[in-house]
Amino acid sequence: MSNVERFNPHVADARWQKTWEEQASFVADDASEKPRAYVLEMFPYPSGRIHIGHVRNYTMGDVLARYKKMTGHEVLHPMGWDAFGMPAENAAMEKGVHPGGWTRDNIANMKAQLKRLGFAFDWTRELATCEPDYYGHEQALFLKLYAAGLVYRKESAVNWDPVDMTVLANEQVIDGKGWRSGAPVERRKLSQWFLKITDFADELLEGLGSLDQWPDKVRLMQENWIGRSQGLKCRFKYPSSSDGIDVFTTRPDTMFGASFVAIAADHPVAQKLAANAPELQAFIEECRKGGTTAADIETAEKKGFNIGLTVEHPLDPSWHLPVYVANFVLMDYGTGAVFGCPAHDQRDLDFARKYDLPVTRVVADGDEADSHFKGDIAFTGPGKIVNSHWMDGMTIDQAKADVIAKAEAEGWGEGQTQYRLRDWGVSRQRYWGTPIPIIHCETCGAVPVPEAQLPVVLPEDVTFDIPGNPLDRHPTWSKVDCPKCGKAARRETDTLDTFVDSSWYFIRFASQPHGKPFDREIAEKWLPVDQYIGGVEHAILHLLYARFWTRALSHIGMIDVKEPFASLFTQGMVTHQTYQDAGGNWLTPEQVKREGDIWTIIDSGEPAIAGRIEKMSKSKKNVVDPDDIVDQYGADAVRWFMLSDSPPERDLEWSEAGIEGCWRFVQRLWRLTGQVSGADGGDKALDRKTHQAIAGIGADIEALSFNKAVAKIYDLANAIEKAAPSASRDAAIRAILLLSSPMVPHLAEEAWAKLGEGLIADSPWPAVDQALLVDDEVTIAVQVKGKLRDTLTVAKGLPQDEMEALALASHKVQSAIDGAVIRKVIVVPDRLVNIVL
RNA sequence: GCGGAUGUGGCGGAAUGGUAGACGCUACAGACUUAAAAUCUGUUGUCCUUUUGGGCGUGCGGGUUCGAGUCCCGCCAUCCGCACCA
Repeated sequence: MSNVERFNPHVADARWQKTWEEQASFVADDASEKPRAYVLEMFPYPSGRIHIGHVRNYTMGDVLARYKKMTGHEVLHPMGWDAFGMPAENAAMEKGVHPGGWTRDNIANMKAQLKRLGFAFDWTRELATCEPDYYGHEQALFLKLYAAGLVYRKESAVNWDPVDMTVLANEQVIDGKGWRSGAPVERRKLSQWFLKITDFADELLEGLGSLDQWPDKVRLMQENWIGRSQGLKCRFKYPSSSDGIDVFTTRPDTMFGASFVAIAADHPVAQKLAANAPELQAFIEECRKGGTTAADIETAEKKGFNIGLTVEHPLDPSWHLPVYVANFVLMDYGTGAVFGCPAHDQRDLDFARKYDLPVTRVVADGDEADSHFKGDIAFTGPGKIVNSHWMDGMTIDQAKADVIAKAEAEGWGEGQTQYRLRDWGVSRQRYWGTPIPIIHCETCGAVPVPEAQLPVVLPEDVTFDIPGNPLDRHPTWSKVDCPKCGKAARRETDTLDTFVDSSWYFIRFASQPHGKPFDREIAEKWLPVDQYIGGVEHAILHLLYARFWTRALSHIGMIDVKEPFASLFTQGMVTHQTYQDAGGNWLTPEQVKREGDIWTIIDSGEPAIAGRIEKMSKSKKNVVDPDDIVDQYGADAVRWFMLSDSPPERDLEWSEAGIEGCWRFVQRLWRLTGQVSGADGGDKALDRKTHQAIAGIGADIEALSFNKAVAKIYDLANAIEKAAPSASRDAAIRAILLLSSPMVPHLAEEAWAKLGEGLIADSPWPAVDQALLVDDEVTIAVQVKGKLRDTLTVAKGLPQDEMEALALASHKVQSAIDGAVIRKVIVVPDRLVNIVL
C-alpha cells in the first residue's frame, strides 16, 4: 500500500485546527436558545510543559464537549491558566527571571501544545489569573465578602515554612512538613486574613447530599474534613468559684466515669500557671516539640503534668477531679480541654493506667456490673449505662440527651456542634499572587481599597535575590494615603492563597465583562458546570473552597447558584514503568532494552532493574512528553490512546506497544473510509450493528465510559470490514466516522471532507433507529443443573414452552440428562433454559 | 488506629443474578514480499482427550439461589484518604 493512501496527521492536524479556529466552531454563544452544556476540566498551572496527565484530562472533556455539540447542545468548553503560585518565584530566584515573564512564556508554550492536540476549547474566553483583568475582579469580590463580614483578621499561630518563607494552610502541611518544600513546619504568630468558611460548615455538609453526581469517595472525604460532631460543652468549676474549665465531649453519657480533666499545653490556664512554674513550663515546651508525623503520633506516649488544680464534677459538686496538662489534647479543637473517661476512651485509658487514676465502667454491653474496669482496651461499643445513679439502664443515646437537658436546665452546659473544619487562612507572604486590597492606617485600622482604585496591581520592578516577600521591601509600592483620613498609610503586602484564584474562575469563564467580575444573568445561564473533570488530589481543598466561595457569593446576593459543579469526575493518573541501574539511579525508558525478562542498559550493557509502574514524574525519569508523541503519531493516535483500555477513573499505563496499536487503528479507520462503494442493497445484520453502536457509544460517552465506547468502535470496524459492499456498509462507514469524530477529530474531518461533506464538527450525532436495536434472532443458553450444555439460535420472543421443547430436543442436553428425572425447568425468555434434575 | 476503594487470562480490561474473558495489547503460526515494513488470515485461561468432547476456573473460606464475577457473612492482600478531633 502506498504512502499516498495513508492518513498523514502532520499535514491534516494543523489544517483542521486552523479551520475550526477560522469557523469559530467551538465558540460558545451566550445568547443561544439551545440546551446548554458546560464542560470544564480543571485549569492547569503553567509550569512550562503540558504533562501527559493533562492530555488525558482534556481529551476526556473534549470527547464529551464534542459529543454534546453533536447532540444539539450549546457547549461551553473553556481553558485558562491558574497562573499565580510559588514555582514562578522559585524560578525567579533560581534563574533570575521575572515571575511574570516566566509565567507568560510558559502559557504561550503550553497553549501551543494544547492547540496541537486539537481540543475544542473556546479560546476567546481564555484567562490567566495573574492578569489584573482577572485578579482585580477577585479583589472586588474579596472586598464584597469583607463588607459582608465574611473576612476577618486575626493574630494567629500559623504553619511557617522556613524554606519557602511563607505561611501554609493546614491542608498544605503533610506529616508536619511543607507540601512543596518538604521542610519541617514551624509555628509562628502572625496577623492573618481569614475567610469564614466555618460559617458555611453546615451548608457545605448538607450540600454534599445534593451532589449525587459526585464520586462517593470525594463526598466522604469532604464530610470527614468538615468533621461535624455533636456533644456537650460544659464547665468543670473550681471549688467555690463560678470560674472553671470548659470542656467539650461527644460522650456526656459517660460523665460518671470521669476521673480527670486534661487541658492542652497552649490552654490559657496552663500558660498562666507556667509563668511561675518552671517544671510546668518545661513540660509545655516538650509537648510543643512533639513530632507530628504519623509514626510519632502512633507511638507517642500519653503524657501529663498534674498542675495541682482540682475541679468539681458538674453532676456531683462534692466529687473533685485532678487537672492535668496533657500532650494529647489539642488547643484548636473544641475548648482545648477534655474530661477523661478511661473506661470508654482508649487515650484516656492509656493515660489513667500510666498515672494510676480510677477507671470506672459506666457502659456495659452484657451484665458486667463491676464498676472496676479491667484490662487495657477501652470499651467503646454500644450498651447500657451502669454505675451512673439515675441514668442506670438507659441507652447511650438516652443518657446523652438526658445529661444535655440537665446541663441546660441547670445552666452549667449546653448541647453544641463542633467542626473539624477551620477558617480558611488566605494570607501568603509572597509576591506572585493577588494583592490583598487593604490599606493599614494607624488611625483608621484596616481600610478596604476603594472600588475605584481597583485593581491593586502588582509592581513589576521587584527583586528576588533574598528570600522573603519582595513587596515588603519595595521602596514605594506599599506607601499610600489612607482612603479614609488621607494620612500616610501602608498597603497590605500579603497576597491571597492561590486557591482563591481557582475558587471562581468557572464563573469568570461563563461571563467576563470588563467592568465587573461577571454578569449575573449570563453566569446563571451557564452554571452550574455540568461536568467537571480533574484529579482526585483536589478532592478536598480546591473543591471545598470553590463550593464555599460560590455559596458565599450566593449568600451576599451576587449569584443564585449554590453548588458550582453539578457533576464531578476524578480521572486516574498516567503511569509508566520505572527503571534503575544497580546503584539505584533512575533510567529513562529509552536507556534500557529488554531481552526476555532481562533488562540491560543500552550504552553500558550493564543490567537494569525494571521497577514499579508509577505516576510519571521527572525525578523518576519515566515521563513521556506530549509534544514528542504528537510529533511521532499525530494528535488522534495520542487521543485514542488516552481513551482506550483503562477505565477513565483508573490509572492508565503508558506503553509503546499501546500507542503503536492506536496508530495502526487510526490508519485502519482511514482505509475503511476509502471503501465507500456506492453499492446498492441492504445488510440488515450490519444495520443492526451500526445502530446498536450509535446507541451504545452515545450512552458510554454520557457515562464517561470512554474505554467501552472505544471497544464498540473497534467492534463496528471489525463488522464493517467483514461485510460485503452494500448501501448499508456505506452508511456504516459514514456512521463510524461520526461516532469516532469526538475522539479522533482530525481524521474524521479529513475523511468527511473526502466524502464531500462539510465540517464533521458541525454535524449532528447520527439518529438511532430503535427498531434496529433489537435482534430478531437470539442465542439462548441451555443449562442442565446450572451448567452450560448447549446454545440454540431461536426467534426472538419465542414462547417459553417452545424454548423448553427445543432445549430438550438437543442431543447434547439429552446426553447430559442421561435419563434422569427432570424436576423442574427454568425458562428465561430470550435468554436461557435451565433443566433441573 | 479510623474511613474508603480494588482484587477476573501473559497484560489493560468487558460482563441489567442468566453462555465469564467482549474489545484491545502481547505472543505464536500462516499468506503476501527478493527481503523488510505495512497489511491480511488463524490461534492465544488452564488441564485431560487424536477429534467430538469433558474437568477446573473471576483473591481465600462459607452461605443464599434452578443459576453467583455479580447478593450475604467471615478472612487475606494491595492501594488511597484522614489521623491524638475528646
